[in-house]
Amino acid sequence: MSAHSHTHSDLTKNQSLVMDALSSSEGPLSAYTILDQLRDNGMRAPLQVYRALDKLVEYGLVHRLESLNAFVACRHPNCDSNKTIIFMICEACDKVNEITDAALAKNINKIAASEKFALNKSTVELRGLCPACQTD
Amino acid sequence: MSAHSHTHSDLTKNQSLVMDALSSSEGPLSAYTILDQLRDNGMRAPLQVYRALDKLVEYGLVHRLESLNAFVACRHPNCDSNKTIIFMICEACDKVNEITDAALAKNINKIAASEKFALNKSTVELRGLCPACQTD
DNA sequence: CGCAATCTTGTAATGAGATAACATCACCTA
DNA sequence: TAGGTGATGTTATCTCATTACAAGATTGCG
Repeated sequence: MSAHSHTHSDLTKNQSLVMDALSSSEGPLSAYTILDQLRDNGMRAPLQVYRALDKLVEYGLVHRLESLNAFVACRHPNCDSNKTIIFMICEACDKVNEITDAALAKNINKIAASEKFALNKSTVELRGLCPACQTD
Repeated sequence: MSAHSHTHSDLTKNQSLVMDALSSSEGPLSAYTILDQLRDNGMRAPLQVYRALDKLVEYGLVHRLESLNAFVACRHPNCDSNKTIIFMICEACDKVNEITDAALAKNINKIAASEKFALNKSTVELRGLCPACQTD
């Protein structure tokens, strides 16, 4: 099943609220930031947000950034959550660029295979400065 | 300066305690687990552990695993903390294998360059099953 | 229909990870 | 010996995440 087979209409109310919050954000948001933004929409407890996030991540609509303890809406055109995704996180403006790279994915699979490691999930997060923030 | 230019004798008391705890552990430890293990040695507050960990990471003796919020002693023979390190984390036994791969490092640098991203630090963490745990 | 099974939701409380702020101590050096 | 620097100790607080339990909603089937 493709990750994006879930359309917006499939989502529950809370899932839609969280999805919208992430989609309209410039950068990653923490669960508690999302909660604060959605207080007026009936969100009251962290767990409501975390439950929605869990599902959205499962559907491949949202990614979790391990190094930030935060979440971003998937912006990759043909995102397949099974692929290795590379996140480039700007340490100045906090924006995140999300890309895939066939060579790198292949490389990671090769490394795992050579170590006889049964790969389940890859996390690749790069920290640095995005083009816009290097001009300072 | 090479990451491992800091020998054990350079370390302060707290740093040594934390280093020993990590070195003698089979897998990664959280800061609070380390704290609990060292209560009898005078460690009383999280900050004492975090301060030691900060220095040990800075010296390249310890790595932080972003996806686990935990820390491991560096076991790579000629570890240079500037290199891209690949962590393979077993989801069954929690042991961590730490390797470097020149091709992958090159690949990541190439990707960053092609996106005009000024790379500062790379996090590559693979989740799955180690060889020993696949026999189940 | 009516009831049970199951899934989603709401709420409160708590666990786990990390840091801020401030006081103190040890050591080096001019 | 006075003063600077870095390491320590302590308390409180902040952020991130989950457990436990109650209450609705929905589906399936007699």
